[in-house]
Amino acid sequence: MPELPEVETLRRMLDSRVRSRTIVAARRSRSRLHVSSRGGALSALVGRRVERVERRGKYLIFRLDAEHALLSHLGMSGRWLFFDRVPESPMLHVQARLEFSDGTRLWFQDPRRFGQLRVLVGGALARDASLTRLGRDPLDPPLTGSELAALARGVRTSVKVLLLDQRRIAGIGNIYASEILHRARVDPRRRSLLVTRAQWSAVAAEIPAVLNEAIDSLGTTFSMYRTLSGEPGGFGDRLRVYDRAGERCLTCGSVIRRIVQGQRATYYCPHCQSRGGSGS
DNA sequence: ATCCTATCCTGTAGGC
DNA sequence: TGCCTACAGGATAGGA
Repeated sequence: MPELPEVETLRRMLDSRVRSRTIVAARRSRSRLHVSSRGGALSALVGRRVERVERRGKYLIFRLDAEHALLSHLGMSGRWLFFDRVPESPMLHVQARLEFSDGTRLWFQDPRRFGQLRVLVGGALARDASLTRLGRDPLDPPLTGSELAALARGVRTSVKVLLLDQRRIAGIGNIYASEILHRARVDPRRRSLLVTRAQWSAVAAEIPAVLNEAIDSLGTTFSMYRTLSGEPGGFGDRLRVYDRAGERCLTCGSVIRRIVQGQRATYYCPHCQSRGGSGS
């Protein structure tokens, strides 16, 4: 579900909601959260104050004090939800519950349990393999064409698969990869080795453009994603190709295609995103 | 090293 | 209506 814009939206809302709040209770509600066992017990959070909430790629980091942090990844279906009091109707798939000293609550819900939640103590945050593996954030500072070309050097996979590689650029997921390539008019099947300098520049320019536009809309709600307050994101209306197979391209009227690359769906316009097409 | 595949899990949409 | 299958925004281990 969540890519950089959704995670950044959550980060901003979480930061304004829970910064400076002190955790008085922290419990896992389910023993088997994916990859969760690598971290310490949630009870280590009790009595600590949230200093700020950060993001790296698609990961959220709740900074507590110099020694303690809570690392969270939403996987495909994770949500953070904030409540002034315990909700009246029971909720399914709540994996963890935090309570603050003023009675407010922060719950982590994750039906598919691909999400991650772990408490990192001491140097564990700096050493965490899933964070050290990450490539650079495409927004800060905005990625440039020459940088992207350098990142792609020696890569033999398609440009779509490259954009999803978190070790090179951290934060782009399946929806925005298709959207970025459509706006840049680059064929997603194109081998990275064969992408021209001008095309890398076009892709690099669209990456921050699309991601920032999506952040402004509070992300894309395809089905599961919700903001901290439970609202859907607004970028779904702005999608030009994702999940639009069989529909018309808004630019040229051609029929949008769906293909599979690396076991994931890719959507593209065969006319706008072809070498000789109206693209570059 | 790099690439590719299978896998983790539940919910939902669509065909029959 | 119900049953069945395919698919879903992700990361990662392990084999080639």
